[in-house]
Amino acid sequence: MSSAAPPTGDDLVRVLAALANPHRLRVVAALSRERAYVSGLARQLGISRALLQVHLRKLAAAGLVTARLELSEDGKAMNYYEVEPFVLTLTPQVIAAAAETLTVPDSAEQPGAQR
Amino acid sequence: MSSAAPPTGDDLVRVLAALANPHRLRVVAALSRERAYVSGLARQLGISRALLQVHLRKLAAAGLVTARLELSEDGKAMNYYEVEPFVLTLTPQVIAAAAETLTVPDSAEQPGAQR
DNA sequence: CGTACCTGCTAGCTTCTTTTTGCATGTGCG
DNA sequence: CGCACATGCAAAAAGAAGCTAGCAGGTACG
Repeated sequence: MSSAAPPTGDDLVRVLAALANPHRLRVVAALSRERAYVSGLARQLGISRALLQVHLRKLAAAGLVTARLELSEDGKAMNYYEVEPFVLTLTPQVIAAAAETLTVPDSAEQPGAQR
Repeated sequence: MSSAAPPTGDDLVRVLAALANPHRLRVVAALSRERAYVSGLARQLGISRALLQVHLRKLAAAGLVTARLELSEDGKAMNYYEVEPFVLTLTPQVIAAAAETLTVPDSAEQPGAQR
């Protein structure tokens, strides 16, 4: 999903929510410079591993980063993350299009019922 | 911030957070088609006025919509909202640049003091 | 073996966001 | 005057998100 793909409403919310956070912004920034493994990245950013994992998971769920498990020279398991080269342009029109495809939370509701 | 302005980190977070919500996406979508006043828009979207006000305030705080108070023919005060024609392109590089300018939470808040 | 790395997970607390509910104010009209 | 429509705000309830602390498992090296 490298270039300007038309995002569905739910996708868009997920991506925006994933990026709407200082820590996750810094994670994306760091990974855009160089891929990194979890522990090292946590040190680099000055946050705990557990916290970073949560943020990484959220970014991965939005498709903004991907993980690749590798074995280092000395046999340690290293989980390397890298950014997905996304390009997302936000305009009122793009949002209007995406909003059409928004999923309604649950049953009990259907657009155009009562006026 | 109409066209491709370089957003500061905090601005970016604010804008992304403002858009990362189904209701607010629908609000922007509706306003991009036609400006609307609060009560009417609430009916159109099927949500309460109070709730819509909160969402509108958040969108306005992010600079995505603006309000204009007008008097209708019959003297009622109508608060019309409209979208700001923003264009925001998100890429890892843009985020990396914005992340540089992120404000740190700062444990003790002191107006006027620099760090 | 103990230490130093790497990985992952969850329980529980805190904090922020979202939503509801209720009140207060103003104008025009039958 | 009371009803219908417009505006606003704010406290409190409900829910989601953020963060810490602790546990568990793996490999390598001195």
